[in-house]
Amino acid sequence: MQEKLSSIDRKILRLLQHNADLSAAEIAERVELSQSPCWRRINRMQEEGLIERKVALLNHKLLGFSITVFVDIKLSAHGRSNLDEFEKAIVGYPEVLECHTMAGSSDYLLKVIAKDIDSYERFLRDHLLQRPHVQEAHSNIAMSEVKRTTELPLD
Amino acid sequence: MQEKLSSIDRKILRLLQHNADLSAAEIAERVELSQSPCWRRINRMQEEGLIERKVALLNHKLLGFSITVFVDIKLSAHGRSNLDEFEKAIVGYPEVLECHTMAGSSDYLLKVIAKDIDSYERFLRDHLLQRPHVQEAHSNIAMSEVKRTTELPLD
DNA sequence: TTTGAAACACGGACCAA
DNA sequence: TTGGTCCGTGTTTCAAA
Repeated sequence: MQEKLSSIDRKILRLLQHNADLSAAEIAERVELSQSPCWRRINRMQEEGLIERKVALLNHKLLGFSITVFVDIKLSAHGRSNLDEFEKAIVGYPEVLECHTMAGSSDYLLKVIAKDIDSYERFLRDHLLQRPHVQEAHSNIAMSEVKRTTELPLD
Repeated sequence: MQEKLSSIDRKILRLLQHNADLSAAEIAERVELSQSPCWRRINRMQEEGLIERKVALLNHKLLGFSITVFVDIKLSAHGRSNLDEFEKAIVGYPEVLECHTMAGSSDYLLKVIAKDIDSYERFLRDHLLQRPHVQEAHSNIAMSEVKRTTELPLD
């Protein structure tokens, strides 16, 4: 699974995951390479899937999303033999930004974003808790954000 | 805090948060606008901070990050009167991708990424638990990812 | 690795509704 | 104020040396 990355490739990735607006030329300069070979490396890493995509990150607050909720979900024994149905539904909810399967007491951890507590509760009551086999759902409400990044630590 | 967004602006944001490689011209086409006015809107939204930045998202697995850990942290009463010191340290750790202050029993929820359990435990023991005033730290290990997106639901 | 040419994107000036 | 057209400049992409 792990790739052997040259130190130049790592530098390129570090730059791009911080600012995807950098042109191939700017990156080339910073990694002390010339334009074309640098461009080829970026391209290769995109084709290999190392670079999954480039996206714009939006400001939660300015768009009115004031809370993030981490929800621990436990399924009934029966539900656990039929995870696909639950997972498909989860992937389809745009308010669910992340869903992880967990080792330990919960089955899933969801990260859900909402405009306010009321709209979160509506989502919980009308959608999440309506899924069959959901036995427990504990909502942990995040009030403020100390840090948020998508940058992986590339040593 | 909330902005009044036109439906065109929302469309543009929806496109850009899905794929930041789209040129102003391509976006213009999709939102039925011509190039310049579309470009101006994008620019405006960047200046307003609605669009925070553009980044490349990298593939965790291919880079060898096999686990994500959600850590609940409780500080001692004394530590709670001095949160800044803790938060500054947290922001400086590249393996901590997110840190939220929580309503409820924990003080912080951290999302930490690591190559394997061993390297996570080293980080926990040698860094996190070394911070003064950390009273409890519960690690919840995520095993697989059902969903991960940075796209906000813009209705 | 460098050069260069064709295609394309950016961002300004300016006009119309 | 918001949209549209035109166009010079710079950037990207990719082939050929």
